[in-house]
Amino acid sequence: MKEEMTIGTLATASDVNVETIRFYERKGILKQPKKAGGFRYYPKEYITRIRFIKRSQELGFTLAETKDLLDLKIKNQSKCGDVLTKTKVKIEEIENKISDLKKMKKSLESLASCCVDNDQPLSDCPILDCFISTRKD
Amino acid sequence: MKEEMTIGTLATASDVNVETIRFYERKGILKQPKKAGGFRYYPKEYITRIRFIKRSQELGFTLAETKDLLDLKIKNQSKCGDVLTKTKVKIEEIENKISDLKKMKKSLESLASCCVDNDQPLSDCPILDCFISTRKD
DNA sequence: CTTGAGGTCGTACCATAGTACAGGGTGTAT
DNA sequence: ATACACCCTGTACTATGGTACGACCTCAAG
Repeated sequence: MKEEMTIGTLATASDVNVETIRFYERKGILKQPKKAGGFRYYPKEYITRIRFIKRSQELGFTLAETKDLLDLKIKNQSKCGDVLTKTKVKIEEIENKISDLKKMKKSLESLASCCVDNDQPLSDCPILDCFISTRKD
Repeated sequence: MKEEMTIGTLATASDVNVETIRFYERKGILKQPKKAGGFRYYPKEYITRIRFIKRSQELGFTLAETKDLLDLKIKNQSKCGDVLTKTKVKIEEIENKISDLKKMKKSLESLASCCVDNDQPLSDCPILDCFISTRKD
C-alpha cells in the first residue's frame, strides 16, 4: 500500500475540513504536496503537520505565529532557543489576557452586586447606571 | 447655545472615529438622529450612549450584546433582572476564558521547561516535539 | 459669492480563520 | 463506457469591529 493520500482522506484523518487544508496551503502554512493529474497527494507526515497546527492553535498561537514556528523547523540553522523565545512571549501575552479578564470579571461582579431587586423597572436599574459611572475616564 | 452637534464633534467628544459612529448606526446600535439638510444632528445624550458602548466592550460584551443591553433600556417593560442575567452569563464566559488561558499557560510552561539547551539545533528541540506529543487526543 | 472644512452615501478594504459553491476535470468501479 | 465520487481553481461569503475612500453636497466665514 502507498503511503499517500488525497486531500479528502487527509482531511478525514486530520479531522479538519478539505477547504481548511487548501486554505492553509494558500496561506503558506502547509506546503504544496506533489501533484499528479492535478490532484494533491499527501504523504502521511501531513497528518502530523496538521496536528501540529491545531495543537499550536490550542496553545494560543495564531496561524501566522504557527507558520513562523513551522518555518523555524524548516530552516536548519534555527536554534532551540528561537522556539523558547516565542513560547515565552506567548506565555506573557496569555498572562496579560488573564489579568485583563480578571479585571473585567471584577467590574462585572461589582455591577451585579448593585442590583438589589430583580423586578425593579429598568429605569431604576443600578447596573446600567453603574455601567456608565464606573467607566474609567 | 444649541445642545446639538454634528458627527465630527460627537466623534471628538466621544473619542471615537466618525466612521465608527456611522458604523454603529448601520448596525442599529445607535439610532439615527434627526437630520437637517442631510446632516446628522446629535443631542449630547449620544456621548453617554457611545461611552456606554465603549464601556460595555471593555467589560467583554460584543457589539451585538451591547445592542441587546441598549434595546432592553428602550423597552420600558424590561426588568432589572434581565440585565443582571446577562451580566452573570458574561461573568461565567469570562471565567471559562480565564480557565482556558490558564491551561494554555501551563502547557506552554511545561513545554518551555523541556528546553535545556538554547543552542541546540532545532532538529533536537524538545519543545517542538512536545508540541506534538502533548496533544490531547 | 466663493472657498474650504466637514458633512453625505456607498462601497471596498483590513485582520482572523475559515466555509461554501459554481463549473469544470479525474479516477475508479461496474 | 458510463456513472458517480471525488478533486480542481477561483471567487464570494461568514463573523467581528471597524477603517478608508471616491464623488458629491452643505454650511459658515470672509
